[in-house]
Amino acid sequence: MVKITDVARHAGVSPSTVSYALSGKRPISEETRRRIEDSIRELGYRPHAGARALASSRSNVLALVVPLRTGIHVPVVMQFAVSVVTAARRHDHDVLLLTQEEGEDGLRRVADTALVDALIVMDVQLHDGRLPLLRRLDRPSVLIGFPAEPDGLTCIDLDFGAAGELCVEHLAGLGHRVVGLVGSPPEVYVRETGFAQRVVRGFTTAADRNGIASSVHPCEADPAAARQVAERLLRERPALTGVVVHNEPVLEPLIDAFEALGLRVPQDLSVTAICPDELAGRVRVPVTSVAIPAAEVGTGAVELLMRKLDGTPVPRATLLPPRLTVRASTRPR
Amino acid sequence: MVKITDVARHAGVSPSTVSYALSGKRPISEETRRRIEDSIRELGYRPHAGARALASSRSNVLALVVPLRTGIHVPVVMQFAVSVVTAARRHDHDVLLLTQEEGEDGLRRVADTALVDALIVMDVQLHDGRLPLLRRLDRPSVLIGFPAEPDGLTCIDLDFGAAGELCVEHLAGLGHRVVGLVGSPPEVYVRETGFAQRVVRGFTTAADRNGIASSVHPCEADPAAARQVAERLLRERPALTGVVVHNEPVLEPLIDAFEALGLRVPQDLSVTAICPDELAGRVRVPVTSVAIPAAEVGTGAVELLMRKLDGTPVPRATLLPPRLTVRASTRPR
DNA sequence: TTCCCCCGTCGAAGCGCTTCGACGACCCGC
DNA sequence: GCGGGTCGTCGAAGCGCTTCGACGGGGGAA
Repeated sequence: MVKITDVARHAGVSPSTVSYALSGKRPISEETRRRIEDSIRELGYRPHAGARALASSRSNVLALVVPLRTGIHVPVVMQFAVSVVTAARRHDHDVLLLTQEEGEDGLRRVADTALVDALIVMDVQLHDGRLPLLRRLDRPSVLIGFPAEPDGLTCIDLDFGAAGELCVEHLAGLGHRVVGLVGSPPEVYVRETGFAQRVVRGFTTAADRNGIASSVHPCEADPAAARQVAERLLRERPALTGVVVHNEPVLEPLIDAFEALGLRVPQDLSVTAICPDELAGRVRVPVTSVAIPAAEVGTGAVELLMRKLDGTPVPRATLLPPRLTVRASTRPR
Repeated sequence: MVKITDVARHAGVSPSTVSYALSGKRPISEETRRRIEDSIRELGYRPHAGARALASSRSNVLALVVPLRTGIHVPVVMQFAVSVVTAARRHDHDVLLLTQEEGEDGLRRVADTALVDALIVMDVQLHDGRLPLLRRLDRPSVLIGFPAEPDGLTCIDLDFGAAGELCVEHLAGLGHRVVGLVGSPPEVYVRETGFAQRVVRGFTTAADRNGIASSVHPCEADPAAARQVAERLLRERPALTGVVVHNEPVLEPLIDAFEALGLRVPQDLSVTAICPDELAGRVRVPVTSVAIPAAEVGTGAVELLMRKLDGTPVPRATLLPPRLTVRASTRPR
């Protein structure tokens, strides 16, 4: 293994000079820097991560806690993860993958052993057991999602409340007066997952504001459940002309179910969804949707963390504004 | 931060004794060990990962390279990742997440900086550019998937060839004489992804062996493509009564397409798939399938790596035998 | 010309842990 | 009762890097 002293000798300087040339923390003359860079290249030098971490008390690794639970859409999780890794690399950091299963112990472990410099936690619940720990930890963290009490924490997410509102406003603007929300599986609400509840609140608020009749229906993530919900919705609200879907796996089955019940989309029924653009575009009837900007959220989380790591103050809350893309599934009533 | 010298002082022993008590690399008396453990608990001691890595030249971190490419099924990737993390934790290791995007440089970086002790590489191509590097690296690695030239490497995967055969044998056993394979998107074959080609080979071999007429059809991962493939299959092989599907996203659309063309499953057409059990079970017509044992593969990869890390020899190739579960989508002709 | 300061570099200390060799104490067999 | 082993513990040396203080030399201001 080639080490910093080898490089120093080869370049005819001291190890500290090599270190400063690498980190830029002290000025180094153009000429010396070039000699050092040449030596590094020639010898194939790579600083030892452990030694670096020990000496600098910075590991240049971020922890990412991903959820495993049912009721969350796996591809979206993956998009988050990939964007976090990519963004972290741009800041010369790596990403350690933790599963929620490890829980608080996992967070404490990687933080206390100085394995990571900072943490990103996904799928935060309204009353998440990890919050006190995260507040107490001496390492910065960013939550993807909003708990009930975000004081002392840094959070980022799509503004799901506004997303729910935006869907309703779109339908209201098209003249629809009776709308339904097909939501996530019941357990997601039971767990008090913030984003799901926020959609409901936004949906209801906007419906009330527009004098629109509305109802909310959690739905399991399978086609049979979709059919049931569709039937029930029509039974309870025969005048229904608009639906907001916040449940990726049932989006297509639900449209199928409505068509099977004689409601064509969009002629008889307008459908909007809150889901990844990619999904909305590949449904049989491309769906007007509010995108879940997984990549932006992931990147944003990393940026926030980096600023916290170098002491810059950051906003407590970052709510990404929803963006609605009109596709083929909605039309005026 | 509480360090090993603090623990040593508190327990009235030397730091090395604490270290040996922790690692078990030298015998420590019952009584001393207990005092040390008490001190550790009382002081909340956590060894510093960097220091440990530096002194022991073991970071206790594994790298996991996940694919990003199109044509691979994201939930399966996630299952791999989670099972790798879980298995790694059982061996007191953590997992660093790398994206394929970083390519060889990423592998080299984490290996050369001693950030990780070993590597797991997913989605290996038949002629993967990373192979020479992996052979040369001084850190052990395990591939998930089989390249054309696996010499000097350790590989593990489902035996996709046997899986393809098994599907055909099942159909043959039910009396089917004309079968088709609906495969992965064309780009997957163009990339020469081993597992996809192996399925084709197994499928063809078994069909020939049984004197069955067969044809192979790559298929894009969207419903429209599924419909086209279904039509084409029926046009070219009007006598078709069996289909093997190796393409998760089109499994359900394909069945829909066949039914729309007047072929009921399983009355007129038997369908088998190679896909996660979870998917096979939740299709409208539960599909007879060979499972993709993502969790076993992930766990197996970690076990192999652990054995390599402590110098135990391991088999070059680990092929997990396919297991077929009969569900509602196949019946005798 | 003198003084001061800054630029560029060096040496040494130390980050917190593991590991090697050494060393008493104790037990066994003869 | 003595040599040889083993068991349990200690001290010290390092692992490879960063960082702090120091210092020589050169340029600018006075």
